[in-house]
Amino acid sequence: MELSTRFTPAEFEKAIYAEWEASGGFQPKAERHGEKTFTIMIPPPNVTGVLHMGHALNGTIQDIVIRFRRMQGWTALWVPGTDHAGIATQAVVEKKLYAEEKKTRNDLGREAFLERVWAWKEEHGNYILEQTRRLGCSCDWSRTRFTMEPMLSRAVRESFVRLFEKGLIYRGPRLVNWDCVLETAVGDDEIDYVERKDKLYQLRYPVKGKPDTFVTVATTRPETMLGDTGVAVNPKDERYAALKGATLVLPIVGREIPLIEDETVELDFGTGAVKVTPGHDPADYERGKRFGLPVVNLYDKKGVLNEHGGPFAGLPREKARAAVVAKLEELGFLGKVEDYVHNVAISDRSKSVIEPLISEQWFVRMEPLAKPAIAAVKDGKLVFRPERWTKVYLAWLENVRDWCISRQLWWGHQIPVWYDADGVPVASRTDLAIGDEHPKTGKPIVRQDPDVLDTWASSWLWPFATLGWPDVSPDLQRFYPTQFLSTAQEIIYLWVARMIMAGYEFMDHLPMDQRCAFEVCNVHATVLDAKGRRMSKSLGNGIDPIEMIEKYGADAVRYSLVLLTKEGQDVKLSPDRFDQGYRFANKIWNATRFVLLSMQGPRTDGTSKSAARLEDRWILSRLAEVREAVTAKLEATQLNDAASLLYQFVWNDFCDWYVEIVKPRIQTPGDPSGAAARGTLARVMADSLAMLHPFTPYVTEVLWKSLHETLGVQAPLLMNASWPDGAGIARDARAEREMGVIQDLVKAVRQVRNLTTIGERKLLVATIAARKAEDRSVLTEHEATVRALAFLETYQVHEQVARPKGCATAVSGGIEAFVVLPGEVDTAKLKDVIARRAEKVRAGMAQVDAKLGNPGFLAKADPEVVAEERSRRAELEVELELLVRNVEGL
RNA sequence: GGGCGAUUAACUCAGCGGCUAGAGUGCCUCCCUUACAAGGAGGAAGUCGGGGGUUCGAAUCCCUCAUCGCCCA
Repeated sequence: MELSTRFTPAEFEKAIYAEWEASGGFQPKAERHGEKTFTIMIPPPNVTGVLHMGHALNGTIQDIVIRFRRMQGWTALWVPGTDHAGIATQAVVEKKLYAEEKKTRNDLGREAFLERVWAWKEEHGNYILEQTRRLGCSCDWSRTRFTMEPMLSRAVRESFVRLFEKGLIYRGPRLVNWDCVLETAVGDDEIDYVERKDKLYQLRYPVKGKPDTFVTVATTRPETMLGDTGVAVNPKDERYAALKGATLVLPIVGREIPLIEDETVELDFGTGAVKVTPGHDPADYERGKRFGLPVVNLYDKKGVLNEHGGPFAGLPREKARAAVVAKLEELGFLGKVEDYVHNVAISDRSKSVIEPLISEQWFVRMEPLAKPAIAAVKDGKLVFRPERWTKVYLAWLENVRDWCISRQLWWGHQIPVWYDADGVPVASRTDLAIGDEHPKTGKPIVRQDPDVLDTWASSWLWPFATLGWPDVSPDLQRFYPTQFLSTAQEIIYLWVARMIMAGYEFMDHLPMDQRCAFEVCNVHATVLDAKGRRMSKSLGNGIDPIEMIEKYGADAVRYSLVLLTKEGQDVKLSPDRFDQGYRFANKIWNATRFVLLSMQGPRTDGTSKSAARLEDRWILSRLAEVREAVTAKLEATQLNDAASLLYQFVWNDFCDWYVEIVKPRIQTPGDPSGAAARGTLARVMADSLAMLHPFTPYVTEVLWKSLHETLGVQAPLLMNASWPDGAGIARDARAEREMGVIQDLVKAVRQVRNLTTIGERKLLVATIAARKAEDRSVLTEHEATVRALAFLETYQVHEQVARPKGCATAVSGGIEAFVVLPGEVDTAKLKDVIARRAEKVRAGMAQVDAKLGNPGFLAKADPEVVAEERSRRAELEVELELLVRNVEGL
């Protein structure tokens, strides 16, 4: 295949993806026993979702890990899917229904409405998975799951019934965040806090039996006074010392309420007295519980005042405030009214103000479930990366609160509880019908609980429900427990901890110590915008990964993200940061082009044994080193380090040095070392492409194919190829040292050319003085290489030589190269740079001297370190001497 | 309010006890040399946030202050 001169991702990404899928490489077979498995479960995104940078980063991380393991020969499975996102999805469909038909879900009825939701899901629900493909993710699409599909619904039902029968599920009152528009409780994660300018109202409550005595409280929600059942002050508050044990009379309502003493009341906030409204404020609910205050519920499900609203009953909450304030003012109970800025809780979905409201909900008792999840971390069955997240996980589990699992929605798993006429509940694995016999009481069933379960109550089963549980299916046996889970920090509690609990609770076909849902939980970086703010819809500061993929290619997006994010360290991103990945992809592209164009002629097998020249041994040694390091980094999921190592190797070692050195050998017909050069080029390129494949799968796949076509070798898709095993290549310390000498000298000569007005390629004559015998033999032995790289016509090597006149000097370590200057050139800059360098070396020497002159250092430091410092001192001394004498000479 | 993280070159970040503190971008100089000008060669640029301490030795460990940010309540 002809390659264009530039990396053009749009031309091949789709075709490559299709080839991968067709190859079946994404789909491991459960029957292949006897091999190690590596399983990753994708954190199921919301079906209504679109891919954002956090997904792109996390998808990249998971894909790198799974591709690496697949190449290493593991049976690698990555299960994709989505969750049904109860409230989000229902809200989307309700909004659409209203916009298009001016109907509410109640106009349609439950069944018809759910048909609409399913229709919407079928049409739009796969969007984010399609986007995930474009990123190049190698998920097993044949195993794509959805939390509402029958298989997973069955798992949800089974888990509920089991917990119900164990007595871990109960029904009880609870103050929930109520959305009066959607008429449902919403989770904490479904609320936004918005700063608002409001009023702070002071209300004066008369003290019973003490005419003209009042206690003044302040509130931003005066209408809730109708539900007050107490007023609290701090026991240390002198202002209220005289009123201990007093009873207050609630204005308008006339209810008598106690003045309670509570240490948690802040002394310096407002008047020091706070109204207590247990029915409508979370803090007051807790306070009310501690002091046994009654709970008054003021609102119905739509936020309209009920009978407890007294004269205001029937008024919607938005109007109640003004009415109550007016009445209080009329009666003389209104104090100061001030402007006040505070945070108001807004429902993410309906944008209406959240109303804390008491309602009957279903709960799971978490304490017994938390115990094994805590032990998992302590026993090392579960490891967090970075490790610090362990603390966050444990802190939540150790203070875990019961989980409210009911939602007053239609879209979701309806709670599998049925009641008889007496209201006796029963949970059932199979649907019961109205009129069926109640399994416990024998009376007829009259209704099913209308609520649905929290979406997390299905996603916490994700690691095994996706594999067929409650059946102990071949997939479940083969792929559970999983090895790696990568996710965002904010769902460590909501999801990660609950999955671990679920694994221990439900995987009872396995011994306890084999139930932990995954071995490693990788908490990835948070992607921030260029200013360091979280990317969010409301700020509109997100960067669309698909847009970036279209502009730079998926490989560039992936590689850039990995280069930018050190494990778990938040990353500030702007669109131009994807340049780096693009440039690198372009570099690999062109490096491969060069290799392809160089393959005419004989070729060795590219091993260290068949190496012909120093540079061959050197690059293969570097390859061996990098292969070992990259493998180790990937095994430790230190992706950023692995990507950086490959970047440096490919760009600096291979392209900048090896390729340049080897050009004459390839381009000179009949060069006896040409075969080794070609063999080495092919070998290094192939291994590099293979190691880069997990990071940049598309471009490496394309290049791999071209390379093998050109080599006339049958090769599998790179995706299904083996991870380089390092066969036939060896570390070679001598080659690395010798190349180092050559590189340093060449760089020094280039510096001279650049700092004077000598042209870059003008052939020069040089005299070289090298103090060390081994350096001299390198420079003699590899004269051709040095001459080619440094564009020297000829040179002679001596141990020491008097400074010739009319020369510029390059100094590198203990080596001087005297370059004969062609006529008049300006050596001022060169002199400057050498002088500056001399200063640096002098400073370095001062540091070394300080150490060596310190008795403590000599006595206490590692003898190896002392020896190193001594030899360094000797080398610096020589270099300084050369630098100084050449500054003077210029 | 609780927890966590960050502070290193103009910008974005590596380095986390011992080489003259690195990379990418940007900047300056030179070069369209048949893999790549989205490239190559070279250069300039840093009292490693402030202050204390531990240590023979601190960008790196500890304490403290400051600033910014994230998560949770």
